[in-house]
Amino acid sequence: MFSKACEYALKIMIYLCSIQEEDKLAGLKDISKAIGSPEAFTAKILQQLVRSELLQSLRGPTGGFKLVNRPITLLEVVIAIDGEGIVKKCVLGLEECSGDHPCPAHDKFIAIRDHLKGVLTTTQLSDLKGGIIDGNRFLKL
Amino acid sequence: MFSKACEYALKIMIYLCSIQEEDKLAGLKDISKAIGSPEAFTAKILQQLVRSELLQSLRGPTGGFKLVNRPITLLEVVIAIDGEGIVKKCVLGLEECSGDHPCPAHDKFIAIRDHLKGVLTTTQLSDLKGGIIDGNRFLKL
DNA sequence: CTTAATTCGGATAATATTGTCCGAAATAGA
DNA sequence: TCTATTTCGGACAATATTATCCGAATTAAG
Repeated sequence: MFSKACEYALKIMIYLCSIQEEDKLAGLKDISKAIGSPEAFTAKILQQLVRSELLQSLRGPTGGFKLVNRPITLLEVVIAIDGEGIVKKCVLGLEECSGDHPCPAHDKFIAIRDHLKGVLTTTQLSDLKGGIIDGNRFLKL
Repeated sequence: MFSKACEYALKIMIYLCSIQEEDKLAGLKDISKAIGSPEAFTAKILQQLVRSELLQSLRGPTGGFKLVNRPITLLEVVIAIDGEGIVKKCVLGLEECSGDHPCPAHDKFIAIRDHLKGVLTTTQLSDLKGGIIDGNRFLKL
């Protein structure tokens, strides 16, 4: 469904949201340990999220990453890493699959895609942090 | 969503269903032309579909491929090529993401996955052939 | 100012996916 | 039997994704 990079990105964002405090930064080591991801690869993804302006970063000792100060939806994270393909591209891979040039599966999958798109746009990171804080939802294993 | 190979596989199967006649075989060239896929790669996918017992093949001149003689669902095709990942694996990539060890997005995506699984299991190839025959649904471009 | 800790950026490696090539095996028809 | 056509199977190549490495830039603190 999502790329590995995107899975990590979602975990990163949910994790950072769950530990969010005023001006508190989390470092690469903490993050990759918390979500069980390879450190160097995680660093790359963190950079992408900073460039996409979903994260702020600070260098040097006491440096690290934190969420930008506004609500963030799952869709924003997914698009930042995987692009708009998951909510735009034809499931059968047709270049142009639309109302007047549809693939055979068009209608069936429009419904699924709308469902997915709905969940991704209406779910914010803050909607998911509770389970992490309470310890009954997990980001690794 | 699906791999490129799986997209081709679905097109192959829908195409073969749409031209289905008693004991009529379609050759590799016809198939790859009809769905706009690279010939050599398409041959590999056809082999997989034969091994998965979704297609029958015959060699030699007048040889080719045809559907096995029973209803086939989209899910069977997807699983033959991509495996069960799309309907089994956690969207965040957790090894074990279940009722007692759920990821933060578990519930939201269970619903989407059930929706997808429902469409894939209830839709048969024969349900999609009509549009191809009528010429108002397309398999390429 | 120096040091240590951290993110940043580029190069590189490892693996998976997609795609190609070619000879072998099978088979219908002359 | 011989030939042409086709699928089969393996090796190989190209590309994308995942992952690692390392030096440079930044910055807090002594």
